[in-house]
Amino acid sequence: MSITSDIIRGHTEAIILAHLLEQDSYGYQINKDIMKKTNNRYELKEATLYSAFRRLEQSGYIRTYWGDEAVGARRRYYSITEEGRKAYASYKRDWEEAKDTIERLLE
Amino acid sequence: MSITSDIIRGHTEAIILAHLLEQDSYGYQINKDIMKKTNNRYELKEATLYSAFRRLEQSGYIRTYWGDEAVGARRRYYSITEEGRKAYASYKRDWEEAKDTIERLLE
DNA sequence: TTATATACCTTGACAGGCGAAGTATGTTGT
DNA sequence: ACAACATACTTCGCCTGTCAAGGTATATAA
Repeated sequence: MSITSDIIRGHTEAIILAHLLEQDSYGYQINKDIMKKTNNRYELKEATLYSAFRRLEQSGYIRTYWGDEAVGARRRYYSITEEGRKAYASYKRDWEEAKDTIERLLE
Repeated sequence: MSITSDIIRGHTEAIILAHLLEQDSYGYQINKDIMKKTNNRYELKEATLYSAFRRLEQSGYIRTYWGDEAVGARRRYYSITEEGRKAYASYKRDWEEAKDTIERLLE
């Protein structure tokens, strides 16, 4: 894990939405996927993840439902809403612009 | 101004150090330069700027001295230290890595 | 039966960004 | 002459996202 909290700040929601664009998923799985995708260079902390879920749900960007696992621990699944897709697109644009800006300022 | 506080968070110090690599400068000027460099898309807020100066000074990354203006308001100049140059290089590497990571996660 | 993996949740502290307000000097417009 | 604005620095206190620490519950492997 090398990416700092301050750099990741503000990207958590976009990262989660990006994941849910592919398919519905649940907290634990999303976390694993992120670690795998980044070769363990970044791990979303659980508290951070769940507080982001709350915000996303409150904003109407995701919906939630309980999985019907016959065995194992219960899973709370999340799915992205139409509003969520729009929000993702917006976050993505913000990122592209911010990236260019930061790039220019750090040179 | 479109870049959000949360996205910029963690980059303020690196941005300031990048500026001071070119030449000694003072708060007001640095702020103007940043706005110009980004075509007014980003403005460091004064309170943010000055609190970053405090941190940078405490870390030994910058040194400060008063300008000897015959006219006009006094100016507090800042210059980057050797430690500061190292810190800048480190921030830069962090950014490159974080950029790739975020890029991968947002796709 | 102990440990480990899966899976979710809450609380409180912390730190950086920033709105708002204040101080002081110099210039420009009417 | 006086207001308005630009230059220039500073402090206070709030807000918000991250995270350490702790907790709950189920299933499986040693």
